[in-house]
Amino acid sequence: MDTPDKTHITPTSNLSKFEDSPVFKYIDSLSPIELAKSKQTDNVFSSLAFLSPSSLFPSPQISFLRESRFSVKRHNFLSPSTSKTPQSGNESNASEGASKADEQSDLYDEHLGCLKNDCSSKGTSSNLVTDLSDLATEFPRTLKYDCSSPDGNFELRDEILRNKSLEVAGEERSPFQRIRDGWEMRQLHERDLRKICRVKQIEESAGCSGVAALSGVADMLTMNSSIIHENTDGQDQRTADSGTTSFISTIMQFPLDNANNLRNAESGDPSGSCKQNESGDPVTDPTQSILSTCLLDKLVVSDSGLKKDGKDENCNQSGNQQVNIRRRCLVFEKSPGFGLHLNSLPNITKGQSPLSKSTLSSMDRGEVPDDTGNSSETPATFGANESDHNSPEKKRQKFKLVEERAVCKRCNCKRSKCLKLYCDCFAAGLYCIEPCACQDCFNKPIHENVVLETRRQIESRNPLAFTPKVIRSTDGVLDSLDEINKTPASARHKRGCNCKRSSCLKKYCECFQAGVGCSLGCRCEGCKNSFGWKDGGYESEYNGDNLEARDRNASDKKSDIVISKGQEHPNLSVLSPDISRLPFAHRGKLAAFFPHSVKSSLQLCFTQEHGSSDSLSCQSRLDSNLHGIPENETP
DNA sequence: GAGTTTGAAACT
DNA sequence: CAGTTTCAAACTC
Repeated sequence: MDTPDKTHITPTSNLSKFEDSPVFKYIDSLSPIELAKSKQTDNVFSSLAFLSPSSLFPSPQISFLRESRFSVKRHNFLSPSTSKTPQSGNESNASEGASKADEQSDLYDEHLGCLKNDCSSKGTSSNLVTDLSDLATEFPRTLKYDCSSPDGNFELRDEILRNKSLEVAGEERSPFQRIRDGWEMRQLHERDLRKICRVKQIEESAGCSGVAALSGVADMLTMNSSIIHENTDGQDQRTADSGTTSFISTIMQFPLDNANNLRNAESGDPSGSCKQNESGDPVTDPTQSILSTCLLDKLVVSDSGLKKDGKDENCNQSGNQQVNIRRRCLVFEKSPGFGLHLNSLPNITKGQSPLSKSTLSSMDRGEVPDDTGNSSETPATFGANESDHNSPEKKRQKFKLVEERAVCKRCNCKRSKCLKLYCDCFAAGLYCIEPCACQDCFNKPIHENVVLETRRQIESRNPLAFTPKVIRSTDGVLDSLDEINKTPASARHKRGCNCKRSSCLKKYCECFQAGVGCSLGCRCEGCKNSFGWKDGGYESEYNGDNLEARDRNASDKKSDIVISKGQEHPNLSVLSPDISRLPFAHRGKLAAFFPHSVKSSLQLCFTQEHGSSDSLSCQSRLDSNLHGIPENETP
């Protein structure tokens, strides 16, 4: 009789019990907003897993910008899907989560912007770094971890990532958690370094076929690069930045100054240097040196293996110079638009990516541009080319060598000690290497402190001194400039040129050299830049064949349309391109890919056809632009 | 290859 | 900020 109805009471009593229980209180304390935040943030992080591998070798500055931009864009892209998540059932929560994630992204951007501009030198870094929560400092770290293991090889790392994602979303991290994180990351650090050593062993046993090892090493590189940041967490971020700089630069410079050590290391116990690392001391400098020692071999060998595409016999026969150049180029090739100033990119011809077939094939042949610009061939490959002295092939090779020289910047500084922006290497954030013909060069790892200090000084004068001179719309930075210049140009020189006598038709002009048109920011006189003019409606974006056009312009500038700045520019927008006249297969690509480029060409042709009736050159320009469109890429 | 020209960077 | 100098690359012969 008095027996209570369990079907009614139990839930109530249980509920009552649960309500009283700490677990329920904890669950109850978790508001949907918090959940949404976590979810949102998680999405942001997971989205970052699709970061391009090109970020493996980032310029310490550009990469930060890129990553931050990327994260924001990715986040925005994914936001709608998140808001549609049925579990949340609360769009406001989701949007709030999105907004909070936006705030996080903004924080991150701000933080990275500070790093990039080396705020410490301006006395603002401490404030900003202090003000930023762990969210801001851990976000980039986690980002790097995430993108460094796209295949999810590092379970522990992923676990930490998940934890961090949740923690970043809304929780302050306790000191204990920080300690635990430090321990975990140290474990990861050691684990990755062991993996590096294993890669080395595998590579040594397999000769030069390091292709398979490349991805692993690439993972290691990014991972350890991020570890450098981890190790400097809470310290002056400048240290982290310079550490990364040092790390990357050491990779580039290593063969020059440590070639003997490298050989010794390769012939000796491969794990010897890495074992030092396993002491686990997360101090930055030892990590850098060890990582540099461990990773460089992998990078170079793997890179060689990649390029050789099975031609293992060339691997150990390449001269030291060749190895040096490869290492130097490696950074460029793996980091298009990152380590290399964008104003150097136009020097890569024919729509090639920096990791161009041409470059690689040329290197496959063992060709190495020497100091005089001529090519040298390694003994291993010389015979293969011996019969190829016919002029077309020779010309092609010579052309490719020019490309390589363009990609692998070398300087010839005599008085600046390569410590000023006059020096292309220094300006690009790179150490000088053997092919440089500089004198009294201080831009070497052995003078790292001098280099970094000089760099800091220059950045204190001009925070953007080391950013790419040419900004493309995809960088995002251009957006603000667009507002200033009121021009739809897709790429633009950061500051604009100041040409007086070259009419912006020679490489003296930075805009012309970069293959971009002059904009309102330019102060040039008598501008005849064939890539565009200040009114911005006429600019054609660079592609490989535009380089030829550019080179033609340099020698045959009179054949091009010449509209100087002072002249009234024809309103080309009226002359809308007749896309239907294009080959059908090209139309979609046209509009999608190089809308500006093709449009410009069409506009140019249109005016030319009406003006000078040079339809042949017009067609070639069109074809040039069309050839520049990757076949396998769709927007 | 030497000399000149050019414009960015650095300096005042 | 403007003018000058320095510098190294681009260019010419």
